[in-house]
Amino acid sequence: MSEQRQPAPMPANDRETAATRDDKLELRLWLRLLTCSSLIEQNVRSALRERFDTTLPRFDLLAQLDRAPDGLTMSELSARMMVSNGNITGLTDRLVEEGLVKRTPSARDRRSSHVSLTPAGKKAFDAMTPEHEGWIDAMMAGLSRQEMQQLFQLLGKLKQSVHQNAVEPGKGDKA
Amino acid sequence: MSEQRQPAPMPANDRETAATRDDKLELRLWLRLLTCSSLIEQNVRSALRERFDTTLPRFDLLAQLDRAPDGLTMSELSARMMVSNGNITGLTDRLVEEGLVKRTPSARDRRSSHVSLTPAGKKAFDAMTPEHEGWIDAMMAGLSRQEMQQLFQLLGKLKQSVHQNAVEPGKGDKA
DNA sequence: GATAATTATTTTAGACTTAAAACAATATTC
DNA sequence: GAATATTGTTTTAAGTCTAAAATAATTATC
Repeated sequence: MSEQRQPAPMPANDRETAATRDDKLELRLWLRLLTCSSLIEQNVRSALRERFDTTLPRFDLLAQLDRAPDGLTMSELSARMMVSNGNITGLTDRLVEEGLVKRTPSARDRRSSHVSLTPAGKKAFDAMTPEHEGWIDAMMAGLSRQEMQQLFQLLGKLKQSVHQNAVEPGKGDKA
Repeated sequence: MSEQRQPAPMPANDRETAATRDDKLELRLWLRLLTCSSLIEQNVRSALRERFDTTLPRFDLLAQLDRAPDGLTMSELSARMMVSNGNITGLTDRLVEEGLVKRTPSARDRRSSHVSLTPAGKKAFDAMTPEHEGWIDAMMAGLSRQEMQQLFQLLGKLKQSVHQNAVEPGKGDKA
């Protein structure tokens, strides 16, 4: 067992490829999941830049608003996009500058405001949507319908498992 | 029929939950994948901070080096971690400051240097590894061995599909 | 061996991101 | 209704990240 070193003949050589020897299945699964997610994310990111000169977080925020015709509060945006609320503040500021979203002060709570698409924002988002969908479809084209459903279902289970078993910082106080 | 507003009875209310109506399977799959990935990532991130006062990118870089005893070049790190090379420069700088990694100028190529763990870096990483593994294991505890294998295999197929069908910016020049 | 092309890394400018603190308004409790 | 706690948002400081330009060294070509 002293010789026979392979000089990396694989096409990718990513995070995941480096592991896979004595690592546990759980870890390899996580690395592969992260690899897939990063791959897709980077593709969408660069396509958004090339085609529409915008960014993924901005697109993502527009997408959330498009699904919520009445608008969303900053906190709701934060929860759905799974980023900090401070982050949403900055993102929203930039999109307001671009004229794609607007803030409407809440009638019943003077602390909060509803963010919603402007007509220009709606128009911009509608222009991006079909292409975006096309990119996603293309990247998944190698999977059959059944495989997609199976993957969807297994990821649902994983999501549930993470919610149940995550360490939950600041909550795991063992008395 | 005027009141009766539900104050968000669902546990999550994330990016994915917002979709799921008339959206295509491909898109829903991508959103769920991203949700899973973000969930795990954020848990690992905050656990790393709480337990070891470090960050995920730093841990990730250390992990890459730990798997490569001879060290890696900046470019190799960039490829494996799937981030830009400029990013690696900054990350490495910080880890060098912390004394966890070192740069060794390459003998045969004066442009490049090999980055490797210092003894302190190795020690620090070894201290983190078992806990890190524990977090991952815990988050996946809801899946059976067989489900993990199935998920692993399907994600492999997805990865391949993305590589084959991604838009590949700057490469999709149709002649 | 000079020129050109490529490769490895760093620098730059700007955007994104977080955690934590600060602020402001609402809700709760006494 | 005053004190306290909670909630919604912004600010701050620092880190992460990208794309693109700049450097610098190597390789290819003539």
